[in-house]
Amino acid sequence: MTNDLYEPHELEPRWQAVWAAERAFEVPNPSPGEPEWEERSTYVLEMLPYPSAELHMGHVKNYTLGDVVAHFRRRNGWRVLRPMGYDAFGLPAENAAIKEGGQPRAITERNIARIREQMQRMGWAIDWGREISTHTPEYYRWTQLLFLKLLERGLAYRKESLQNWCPNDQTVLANEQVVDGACERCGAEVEKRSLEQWFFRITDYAEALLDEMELLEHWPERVLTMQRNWIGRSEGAEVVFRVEGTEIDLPVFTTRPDTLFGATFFVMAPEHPLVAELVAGRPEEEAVRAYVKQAQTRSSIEREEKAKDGVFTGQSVINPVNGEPIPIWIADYVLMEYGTGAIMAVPAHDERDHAFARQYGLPIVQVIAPREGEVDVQTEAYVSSSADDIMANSGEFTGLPSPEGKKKISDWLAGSKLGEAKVIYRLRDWLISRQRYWGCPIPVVYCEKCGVVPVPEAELPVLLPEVSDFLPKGRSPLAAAEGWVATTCPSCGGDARRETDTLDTFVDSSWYFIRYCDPHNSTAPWNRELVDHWMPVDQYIGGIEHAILHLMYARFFTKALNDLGLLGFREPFARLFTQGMILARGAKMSKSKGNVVAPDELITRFGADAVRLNILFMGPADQDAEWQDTGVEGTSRFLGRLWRTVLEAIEKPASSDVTPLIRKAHQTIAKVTDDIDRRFVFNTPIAAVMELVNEINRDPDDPGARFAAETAVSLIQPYAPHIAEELWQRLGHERLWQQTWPAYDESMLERETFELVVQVNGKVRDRLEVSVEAGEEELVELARFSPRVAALLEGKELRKTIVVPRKLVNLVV
RNA sequence: GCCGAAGUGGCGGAAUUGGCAGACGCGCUGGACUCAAAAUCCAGUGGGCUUCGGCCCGUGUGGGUUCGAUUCCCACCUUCGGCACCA
Repeated sequence: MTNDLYEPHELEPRWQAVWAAERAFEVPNPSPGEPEWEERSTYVLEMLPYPSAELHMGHVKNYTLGDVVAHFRRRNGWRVLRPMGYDAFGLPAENAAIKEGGQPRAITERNIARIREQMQRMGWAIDWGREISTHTPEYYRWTQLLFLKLLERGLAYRKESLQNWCPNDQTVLANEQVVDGACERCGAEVEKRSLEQWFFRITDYAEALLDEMELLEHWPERVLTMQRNWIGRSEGAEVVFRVEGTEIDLPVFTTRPDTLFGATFFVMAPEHPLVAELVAGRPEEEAVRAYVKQAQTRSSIEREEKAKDGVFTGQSVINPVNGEPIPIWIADYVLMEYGTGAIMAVPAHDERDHAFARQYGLPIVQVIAPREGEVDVQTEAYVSSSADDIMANSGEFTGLPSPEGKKKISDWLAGSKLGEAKVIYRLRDWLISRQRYWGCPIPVVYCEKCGVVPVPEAELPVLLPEVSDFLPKGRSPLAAAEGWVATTCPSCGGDARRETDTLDTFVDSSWYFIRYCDPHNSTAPWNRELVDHWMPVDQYIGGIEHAILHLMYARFFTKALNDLGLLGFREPFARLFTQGMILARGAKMSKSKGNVVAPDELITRFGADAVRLNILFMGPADQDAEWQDTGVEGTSRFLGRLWRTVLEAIEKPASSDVTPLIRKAHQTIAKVTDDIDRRFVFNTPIAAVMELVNEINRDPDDPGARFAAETAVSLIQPYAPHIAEELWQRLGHERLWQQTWPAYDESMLERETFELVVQVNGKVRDRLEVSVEAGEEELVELARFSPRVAALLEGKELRKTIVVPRKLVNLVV
């Protein structure tokens, strides 16, 4: 403590050791009745990291943001829960094991040790007593239990269907993990395969996921919009068409029941299960089979890029509104995955149907017309859905405004039992099984006699066995662990085989935030009373890339667990802040692009405080920011200046005078507090403290210098806790992280004089130092007769005067 | 195509409720200290004109509202993000 140079490498580890020894940021769980139970408590959480080999800049930004919020709240009197853990199952560790040899477990645990050390080097104020990792049996035991609870409730189920298959990773993917027809993880083009898989019935919660967004007042609108788009609620009607001369009913979904009279043909997806039956034994059978076969070879991207094509089945359906037969076609522009896999085609009012009708010379009948003007539906579909549209050629409904027609036709269909109003969603059930090794085993067995049997709770966890070959072969590597797979049926005791697929890692991370509240519970996933005490998370912080995936799954889980009576709340994250990405050369940092900036090297060069300060000083935290190598140098230089300024100020006596520096210090407290607390912005507080430090240096002899220096140290602490702690101690105080956040004196924000801006015709012409006591008339007089303004006004007539108290006077001539 | 966000100096950005555009930082220029360099400190730094008093222009483009617009309204351009053969 004799060193007068700012040496982060010496002081940062020293303070980190103090925090660890004093368990400074650990918050024990209170029990009901204890005084702590009644204290204000808050839960600040950032998305947990996947333990890759190195911490990256995104982590630095994420966890520094959380750190500022946590420190700020702690110093404002809250008990702050701020845990950390690892999303440790997943493909990268498994792929590394394949490439380099070794076990995914060993690789993961090595990475965790490394990343934990790096987090500690950053000085983040984390409750390390609550650390969890999703790959440990102590954790995944409960993941398995929750799976069983959902299974029991009917929210987990198995079905065979056409699924997304990544040929590279050799596993199925959830809909959410397919981006532009490619695997989100590796970029390989996704294939469709019909497979029997496990699902969570997230579609049961589609309506709740939309409606309960109301509880999410502090979520970015952008994220809510993305989730809304993803859920894709559509209101319309289901209409049943009967195949002429048969008993076969084909329901379709339409958002435009008002166009029903304009349906001139009918289209089924090639994958529709009734296609074969419809054409069996007919002359068209062979052509239809050929078309269906060809469609199967085309990827969804190819399907979309080619011109629309299809094939006639020779069969017709009856349009229920007018009894007219219309031909059934098979075409791959109709998707089996959406709606019923069949559509009524209204070429006059749908671009796709129009294109198809033109291609095959099918009739186009206009049934919707604009209130004014003419449209020619033969050349172009009229797809407006305006309230001003009128129905035409629609029997008894002709002449009705289109919105009214929608309702009337829906009612008529319902009355005639030919259909009903219906809401459908784009959202699919969440496919949760994966044909890979490094994940949580699904706790069920298959028995010849009893079928699918859940593993009894008492036998959990189903441990993930050690295997030696992780190479994906289209089935889980677990299938090769014969001794593990072979088991007995919990129900009948006979021979049975274990499920060999593992759970999607998004299942692991859909409940980790709950476990943090009670991380060492060995008899239950959590104690509900404790969870309800801490949760929901008051402030969640993470990357926008999880806007749909993790954030929607976690919302679903919370609602389902609430319905199971395991939780007392419906939404996991009350407030959400999505940080922008750190870019380098305009792109996301990645090894393949070779533009990665390693935080570790920067800490070595400049210290953690400078890195922390820089990442938040770069710009608004919710926006993407381009990495600048000179940035850390700048914040490091500032810390050096702060260091010298404070050491100089220590020599000075405290003063009770109200000086310009004292005022400036109070103004800075007000600014920083408002920015962090109300505005939730993190770059401008740093600028404000820099200004304060500059101000001290401008007039080091001001008797307020010591107070101003102490204030600067105290305000910068959430950002740069090590240097702040060191300087605070040198200023003769103890334990800044426990000190109450500084308060400002309202009266100090006021000044005796202010700079009056004098405008003539809206242009600034003069600035005058004026007493705040001056009345409006006095201000106008002062403005008019200031020499510069008087010259401009000379010979002109003053037409109007605008006075903004304590700001400006505008003279209009 | 639909929905959303954003365009401000050489660069990152600030301006919170319609009231001084460019805080703070980077970079650059000049100076001090030094044998020299680094570090540090001081001064300057939107553009144009200037008789050195100032003047004019300036927040993507064009209009509008207003005494006054980076801020509000309309149209357009550009960039980014989401969704998209979704019936």
